[in-house]
Amino acid sequence: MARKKETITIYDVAREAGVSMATVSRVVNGNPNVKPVTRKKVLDTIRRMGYRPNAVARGLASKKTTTVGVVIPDISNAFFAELTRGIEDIATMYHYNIILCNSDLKKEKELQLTEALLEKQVDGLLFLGGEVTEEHREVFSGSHVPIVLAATQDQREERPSVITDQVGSAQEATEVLIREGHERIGFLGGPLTDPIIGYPRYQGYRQALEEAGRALDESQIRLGNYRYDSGYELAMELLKGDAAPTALFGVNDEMAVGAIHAVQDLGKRVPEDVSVIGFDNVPLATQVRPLLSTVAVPMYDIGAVAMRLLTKYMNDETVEQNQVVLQNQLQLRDSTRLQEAE
Amino acid sequence: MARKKETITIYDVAREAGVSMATVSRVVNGNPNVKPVTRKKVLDTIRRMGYRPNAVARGLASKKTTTVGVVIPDISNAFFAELTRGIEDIATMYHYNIILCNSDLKKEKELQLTEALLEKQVDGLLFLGGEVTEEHREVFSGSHVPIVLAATQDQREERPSVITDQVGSAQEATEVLIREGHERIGFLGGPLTDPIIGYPRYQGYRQALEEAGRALDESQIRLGNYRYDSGYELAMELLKGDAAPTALFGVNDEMAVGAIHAVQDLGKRVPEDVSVIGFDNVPLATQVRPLLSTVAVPMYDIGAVAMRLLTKYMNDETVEQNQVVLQNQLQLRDSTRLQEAE
DNA sequence: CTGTTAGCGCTTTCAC
DNA sequence: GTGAAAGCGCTAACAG
Repeated sequence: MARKKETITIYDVAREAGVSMATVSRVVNGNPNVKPVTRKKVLDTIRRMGYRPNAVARGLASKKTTTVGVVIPDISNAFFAELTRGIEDIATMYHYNIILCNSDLKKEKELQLTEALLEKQVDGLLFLGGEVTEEHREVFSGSHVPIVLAATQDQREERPSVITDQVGSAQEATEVLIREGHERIGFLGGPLTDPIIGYPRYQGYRQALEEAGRALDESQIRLGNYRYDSGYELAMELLKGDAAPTALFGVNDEMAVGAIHAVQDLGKRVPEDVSVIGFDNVPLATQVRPLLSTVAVPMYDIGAVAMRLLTKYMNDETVEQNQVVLQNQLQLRDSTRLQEAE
Repeated sequence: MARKKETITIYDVAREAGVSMATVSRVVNGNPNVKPVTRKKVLDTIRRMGYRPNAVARGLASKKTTTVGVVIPDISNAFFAELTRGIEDIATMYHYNIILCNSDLKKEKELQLTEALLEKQVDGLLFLGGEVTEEHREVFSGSHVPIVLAATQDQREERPSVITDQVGSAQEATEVLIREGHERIGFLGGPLTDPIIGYPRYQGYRQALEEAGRALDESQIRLGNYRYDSGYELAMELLKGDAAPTALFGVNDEMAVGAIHAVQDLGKRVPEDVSVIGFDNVPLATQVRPLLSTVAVPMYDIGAVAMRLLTKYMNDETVEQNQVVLQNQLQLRDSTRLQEAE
């Protein structure tokens, strides 16, 4: 049985087994250059002594920690939780562990966390969700470990990243509403200062109207914080106004579902009276009545692909494509009248 | 500016600043025994050279990694995501980072992950959600780092843990339904072999009926997998049966909301025709119509308190109470007719 | 196939 | 207040 008092080291095992440290190290690391008999002997004493290799020492000596850092806005957000699952699954597959840090999208926190992660000698870093500023670039470039961006990108395009086409998908979503023939299409958005979600999705909405030859009606636009309550209240405002919209585009599902309930609480029906479409396709989208039409974002895949990409960099594999764009998929369900995409 | 080619070490800084490694180490660690002038000089060259302390080397020398391991069933599950947020916030507050691992509640994975985390020399470990078996105890005891359980406990009660009273709360929830005067109260549960959620919540249901002098009607019991779809389908089954229940207790909110929709899809109303109560109080509970009555579990707090408890152990503080029980709170909303607790 | 020997970069006595 | 030196536990040449 394992004694716990003083930690037992590779040296102890070597002595006990009557071999050198190097040999023990070899069997621990699966190096084939060890005679089977020796290997067995070592393995036995390892088990007998309850030896547990010290990964920190190993990390110092080998300059590899088999750990990657993940900077994420907020793990309690369904979108990022799912994305993180994708990251972790692939990380596990390649025998990496992940150090998870919530940034709340605060620049200072992002920088400080990145710095801390780099100090911990992570073999790679996944940076999610925030805007990449000049300061970020500085911190990033102060390190030689590979860094890949997920669900965000450097506007100056010099970092590997995996993203989806937000503008295009937001435009498609809006087009569905336009094709349904609505006069007034309300927009429930996020801060326009948010270059990752808020702005691009707004841009898609605008572009759709524009291409349809419609004027942008400022009074149909409401900006919130991506949360259910915000969607509910903003939709209420719009719906109670003089020129109530008959269709609503929520830039994420939470806001869209809030909008559905606002419509319903006003005694109207979705989609008969008001059509609603969302974005993301989080579980909530199919846990509401009517089922929410939305843009399905491959959250899990974004995480998985980003992590996979990172492993390639960490292994110095050649990567053919460092900026991968995953496809979103329009998912028309019951909160819109149109049931099929063009 | 920081050059990135060869890593710059504490030794380089010392040489450049014309002091010894020890001094640099002191200023980096905020040791007060350094003359202000010297400190400034060192700080300057650190900044100038772009020196970044190597936490791995530090960890090896000091035997502290300021990192804690977290073994969790599934981060993409809203319950655990929120709990993890509590953990991470407190960890950050105490300057720890967390290594996050998903176990999917698989014993083998739990053991293997715990082992890996221990090898990485985490200063402490948070173990969430799974059953603690003899094998777990063995792995746990093979280490001297503090381990605290969150949202689970060792039946043999020898580990620090933070939990809530599941049986009692499940009983309370069921009692609400009983007080509403329902003849048949359906139960939508999880596997009874799950000692953490499935069984205790079932036990609470049973106990409530028992204390009310009611016989347990097996035909009103359906076991699923905690998911929305499972709740929906199982409720459908029950509702379409000969002896359709007029009240449903879902052991978690997802199942309960699934049940609400089953009722609605059958053309009936909640709570007029069928009352529904859930458990957990995840965001979904307030993102559905009618608002779901449920048992509010302090998810964030469970994580936060567990992490706080762990820090105490890591700092060798004396802890007065190592088994903390947090309170759940009955949250009656619109899916039940009763609007106030006893 | 196996052992020897340097470090990896930092903390930590122990002197001065 | 500061420096010298001995490790922390392991990997990685390099011999043999």
